[in-house]
Amino acid sequence: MELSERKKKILSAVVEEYIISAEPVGSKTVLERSGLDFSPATVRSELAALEKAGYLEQPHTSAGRIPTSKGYRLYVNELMTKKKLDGDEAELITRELGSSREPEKLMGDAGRLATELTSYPALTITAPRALTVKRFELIYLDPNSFIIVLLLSDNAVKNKLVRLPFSFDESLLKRLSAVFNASFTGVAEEDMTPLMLESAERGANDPMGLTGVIASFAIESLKSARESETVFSGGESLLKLPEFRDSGKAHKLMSYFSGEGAQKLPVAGADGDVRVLIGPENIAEELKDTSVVLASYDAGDNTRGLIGVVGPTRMDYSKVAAKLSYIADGLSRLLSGGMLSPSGFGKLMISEGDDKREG
Amino acid sequence: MELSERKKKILSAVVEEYIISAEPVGSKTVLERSGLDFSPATVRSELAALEKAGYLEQPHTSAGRIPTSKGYRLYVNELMTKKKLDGDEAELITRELGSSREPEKLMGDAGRLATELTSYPALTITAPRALTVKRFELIYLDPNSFIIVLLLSDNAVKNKLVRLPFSFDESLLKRLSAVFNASFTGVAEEDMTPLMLESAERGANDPMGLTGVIASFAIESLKSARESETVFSGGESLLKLPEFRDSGKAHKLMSYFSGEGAQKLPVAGADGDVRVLIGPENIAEELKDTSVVLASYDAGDNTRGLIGVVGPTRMDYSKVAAKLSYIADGLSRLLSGGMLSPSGFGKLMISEGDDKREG
DNA sequence: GTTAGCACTCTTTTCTTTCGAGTGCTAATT
DNA sequence: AATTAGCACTCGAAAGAAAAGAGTGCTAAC
Repeated sequence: MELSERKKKILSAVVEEYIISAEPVGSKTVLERSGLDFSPATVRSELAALEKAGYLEQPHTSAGRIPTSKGYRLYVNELMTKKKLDGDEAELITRELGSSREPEKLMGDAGRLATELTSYPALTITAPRALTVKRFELIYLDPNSFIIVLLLSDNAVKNKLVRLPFSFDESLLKRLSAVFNASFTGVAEEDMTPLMLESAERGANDPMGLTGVIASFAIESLKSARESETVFSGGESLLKLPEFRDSGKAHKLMSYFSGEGAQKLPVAGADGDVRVLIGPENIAEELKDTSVVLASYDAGDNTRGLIGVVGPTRMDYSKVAAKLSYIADGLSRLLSGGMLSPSGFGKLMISEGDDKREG
Repeated sequence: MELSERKKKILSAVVEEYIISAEPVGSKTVLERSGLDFSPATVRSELAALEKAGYLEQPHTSAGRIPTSKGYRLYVNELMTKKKLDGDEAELITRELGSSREPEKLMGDAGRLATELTSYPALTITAPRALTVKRFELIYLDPNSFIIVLLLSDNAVKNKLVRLPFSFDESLLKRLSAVFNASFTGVAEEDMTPLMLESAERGANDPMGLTGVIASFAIESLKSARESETVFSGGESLLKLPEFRDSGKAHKLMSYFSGEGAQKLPVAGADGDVRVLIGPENIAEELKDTSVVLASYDAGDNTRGLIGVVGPTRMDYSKVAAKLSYIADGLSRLLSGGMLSPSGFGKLMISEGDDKREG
């Protein structure tokens, strides 16, 4: 059943007012906010109708109305005017993301940025990937140590310094590196162990068992890429919100997301678009009066990750969605080839040596 | 003025009881806990004396006593019996630290471990280090890309994949790597820029300006090692404590440590020993009814870092100190050469670098 | 030096009362 | 038929009053 135009206006007014005030909204307030020109009594009968239809509820008989999750859902899907990001913020996002220098910390930094902009805790989920090693390189340092460098299929580089209690010479490393590049490249993690054993069996001219060391490192690297990793940050921002005044709730929520809870969020979803999970639509009991707004980004290599924020159902979905969407776009650009900011390498080769900008 | 034996026992009883209950302690409770065989009236006069001497205070006239920070200080320095870590926990610490595979994440993992064991938020501060590059290695991938691998003086390995919009050949990389290993090793970060400019001026046979790319990466790596980094985690565990029931306090504390506050802690200190900062001894206003217990660890290369927890002044200092001290020892062993855990190929591993990914 | 006894203080808890925001209904108005 | 004014009613929140309780400090006796 389609709601009348007036009901929609009233519902919007209730939602928007409640988002700001966190207090039940009464008929008078609706009139002020909506600009409609009727009497409170009229609005009251409309409110009663909206309540019967399941969009609003009353905490108790003599209070105003608050939106139900059905109400929020309608608001988010149809009523809300999508806000545009203002230029300052867009610029801030671009700048901050671009200045995150270490890829390991990029997701964490993006999360902190999301917290800063929305005042809600942020959550990032990196997509698991089945990678392979594209190239093995062994760097000889001295008779007891060498560095393993792996170039993975997503162009990440992993390395490890190995020091041994016995000595070897450079030619052994050369030989091994040839073997690895010939037989272990493009091999999936689960096929690597048998391959390694087989190779050891053949007695591949490796008296000290370096094959095992190198293969183990490769396996470990591929394995950790295969696990999706979540980062939760900014939990303290919840404490400012009235619905988390009683610290028990905040604690539950933070523990949930600091722990394994984040893994349970539905990772699949409309590519590129922002998804909003409202209250009971969420999976976990801990989240029943909490909403999650998630934006997905392209992590390159045909995988997608998620970045989102967690907050009370009463969230400014419109603003939050705009911000997250912009951050996710930035991440996509950074991770899937293009460069976000001119301070990265793309320009570096032209205006090279500009270390001032990077400081 | 030295306190009588009986006064010391009473003070200990008050502190220990208050640590558990978080409620002002009265004369009757002191008797129960201390096992002393006097009447409440006797204890009362002793309590009054301890209050006059500044070790205790009364929240209001008809309440029990709580320790002042002077009281805690005396307790921590002289009265407290140092607890030993029980075997299970020692083993847990050893195992957990040993299984932290990525060095970048070691400090964060150690912090989370501290939180888990103490139920207080943890704080790690890595010592800033003035490093140099020990070895440059350039790995040729294809005509447009190569990997820079740096071995730093603390044996950390850094790398970055560089992709260029024009092509070059392997011999150029060989030449450059020889130049860098000859002139840029052992050079401090601040001397590197002039050196690089000078080298560019000499026109060191580098038509595409790769020198700048490589040197910039080295500078950036050295610079980030020079900054001390802090990680704060486990803030949510504060919320269980009665003194942080009102969420404003918890919020202040968390914000302080999540932000720049941690930097202000006194990093210098008795090597290897555990330091306890009690309430007003702390620097910041935010910390005035908070204590910080800090253990320092040997980060190798003649630098020391800190790991600690933050909690209410009413903390079980003895247990907390034992745990932190053990964790710090573990970190020292891991970071300064020796290996903590014999698991897998761990024994062979000295240091493992992070991966850099080109955007 | 120690203790029993007791009046006193101040917080905490509980119960009442008051206040007010907001409702739902009915009857009048347009 | 939709809108509105009017009004009694509900129920939480705030304010006030009373009672309970924990613990003290003091005094006088042991």
